[in-house]
Amino acid sequence: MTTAKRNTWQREAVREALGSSDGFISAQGLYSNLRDGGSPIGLATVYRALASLAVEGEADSLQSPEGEALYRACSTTGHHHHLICRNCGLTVEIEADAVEEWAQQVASANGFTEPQHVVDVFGLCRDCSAQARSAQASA
Amino acid sequence: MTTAKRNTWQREAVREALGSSDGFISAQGLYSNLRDGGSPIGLATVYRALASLAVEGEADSLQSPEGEALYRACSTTGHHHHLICRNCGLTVEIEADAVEEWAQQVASANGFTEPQHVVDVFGLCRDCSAQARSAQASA
DNA sequence: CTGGTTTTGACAATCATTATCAATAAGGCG
DNA sequence: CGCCTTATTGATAATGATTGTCAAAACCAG
Repeated sequence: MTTAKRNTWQREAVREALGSSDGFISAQGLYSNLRDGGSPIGLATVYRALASLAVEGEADSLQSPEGEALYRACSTTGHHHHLICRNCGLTVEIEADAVEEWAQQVASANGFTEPQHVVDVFGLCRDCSAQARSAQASA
Repeated sequence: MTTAKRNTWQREAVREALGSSDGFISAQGLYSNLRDGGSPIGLATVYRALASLAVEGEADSLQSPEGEALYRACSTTGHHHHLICRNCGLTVEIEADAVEEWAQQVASANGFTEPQHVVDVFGLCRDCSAQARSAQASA
């Protein structure tokens, strides 16, 4: 009963597809991508692979404001955060050491353990900001 | 055509139920609470009222790690963050001025506008930490 | 009260995700 | 090399939250 994790091309395919996508992507989106690429992979398998990668620490997962789970390849064992354009999906990795400490501090000050802080900033990137402004001007 | 927002007992009921619940609560949970309290309110109406309150700034909304939308009565003007026990739901409001500034700073440094930072810390409160420890010890 | 409009509410539709379960394929062992 | 055990896959059903639909009811003004 030694965990016995088998090596399948499907898992590799998901890992690779995740790695070659730029920002965060939903499981559904990744599934579509894989299908486009010719892999006859199953949807359920994509979900399982993503969950597995997330547990193993090879992928980052977060909830979009719309309630979808988004995933991203995350090579670093380190813990970092993101600045995500809520219009075009552009993602920038940001440093958050100060916030890290703050979260730890606040958590333990209240007796909490295992703080999993959700520190992601959604906004509009420069281009989308401009678009939004002109759209509003004409409205 | 002045917005014409009507005053219905249903909206009040949702507002009140939200106010009297301790921490964050899901729309479904709030619906159950209201039904228990005797209000024959409809589920769709609860969703609409919550969305409306969130837009008006009277309610805070966030995504739980499980992907549900959680709501909470929130003082209209202030913007604050939360420390939430992911086991028992205990919620503590936390000050985050430093993080506020940091988010603004990071966002504008990257050309982003309208930063909606998601800064919530999920953890295990003291009681649940103890429980988890003993559970693991016996496992 | 009456009219015009908004809002409600029951239910269907949608969407993402998870469970089911037989068939497949991986990996070890003889 | 081929077999056997068992993890894994994948099509589909099930689930669960949320949103859309639309006729009926409620609200406000005149």
